[in-house]
Amino acid sequence: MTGHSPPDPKHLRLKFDEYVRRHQLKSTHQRDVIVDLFLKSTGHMSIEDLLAKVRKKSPKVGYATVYRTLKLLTDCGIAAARQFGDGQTRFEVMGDGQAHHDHLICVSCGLILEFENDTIEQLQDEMADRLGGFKLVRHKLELYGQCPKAAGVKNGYCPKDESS
Amino acid sequence: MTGHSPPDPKHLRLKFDEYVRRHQLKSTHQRDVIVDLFLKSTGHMSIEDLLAKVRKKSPKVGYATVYRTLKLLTDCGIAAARQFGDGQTRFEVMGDGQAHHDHLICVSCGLILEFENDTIEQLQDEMADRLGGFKLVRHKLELYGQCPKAAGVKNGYCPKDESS
DNA sequence: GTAAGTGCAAAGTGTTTGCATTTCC
DNA sequence: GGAAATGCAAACACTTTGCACTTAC
Repeated sequence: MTGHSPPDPKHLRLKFDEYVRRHQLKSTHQRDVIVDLFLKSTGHMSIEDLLAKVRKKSPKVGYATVYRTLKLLTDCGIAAARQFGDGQTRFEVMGDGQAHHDHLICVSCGLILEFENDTIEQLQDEMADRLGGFKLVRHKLELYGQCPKAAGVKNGYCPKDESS
Repeated sequence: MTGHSPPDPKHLRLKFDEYVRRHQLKSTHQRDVIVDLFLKSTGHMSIEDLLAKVRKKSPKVGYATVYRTLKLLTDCGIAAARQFGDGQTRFEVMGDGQAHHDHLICVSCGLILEFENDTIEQLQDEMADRLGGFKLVRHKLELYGQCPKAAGVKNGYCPKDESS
């Protein structure tokens, strides 16, 4: 009920290459860097995050190129744009058979977790039907909470502590 | 489990007046018009919607005043800002004892319905706990669907048809 | 009279676009 | 060589802010 298999960067990279070929687009150094860094990431990167990483390898890349490349990735189903209310769009890596999932965001450390819950989805469909026979086409569920440490649990775990 | 009592414009108006008095703000014609039109609305208005209505009564009012007045209303708990992904912030009227609620948005007619579902809320808490002992502080659930008419149901109902 | 509010225009965001120049095939 | 991509700056849409002028108390 929770979690899903992580996307495979190599396979997605091939998918992108094929998309580029099929649409007669060109393979450029900038795109290579952007796509690889994006696929290597844990997802949920903002344009700014990504551009910062990109510029470490290729300093002259501009915002527009990153926006355009993410658009491309979104068009071919490798990336998905998300809004978590902090003003900027974040992009997540979409694995191939990746089912719909929702998000849990820690309000203190900023960590974003993904989850699936079939029971909730089912209740949503029922709810929509009960509200007047509506048929759902999509939904957005975001949980904002505190990780145990932030919530004040003694010796509480904070995922952020590990990454440093 | 669904629906809630509608907010009472008169009472909220008094609440606003009191807020203004307590904070030693001033009562102005512009604010009167904006607040009354907002409270009279069904909520979920964008600044632009509201300004358009306001200008019918008081043509010289500017965007800034509407933004500032909505900020005021938000500060005193009468309005709440919402983002439904169409780029602009919408404000909803918050009745006094108004419980948290979620939204169902019709992707074809734009109607926004509100609902509550305790079972879903409960499952969310469980989910957060299971994901690593997170404590939820808030959440956002938006259902996007089609009203029966849009979904192609014969003689299907579309709430928008009534308002014209 | 003075602090608060208004309207306007300017400045800020995050994002997109137009265009001359560069790059890939 | 020519289409496609890049980088820059300008344009965008929405929102906020600075400031001279007006208004409420």
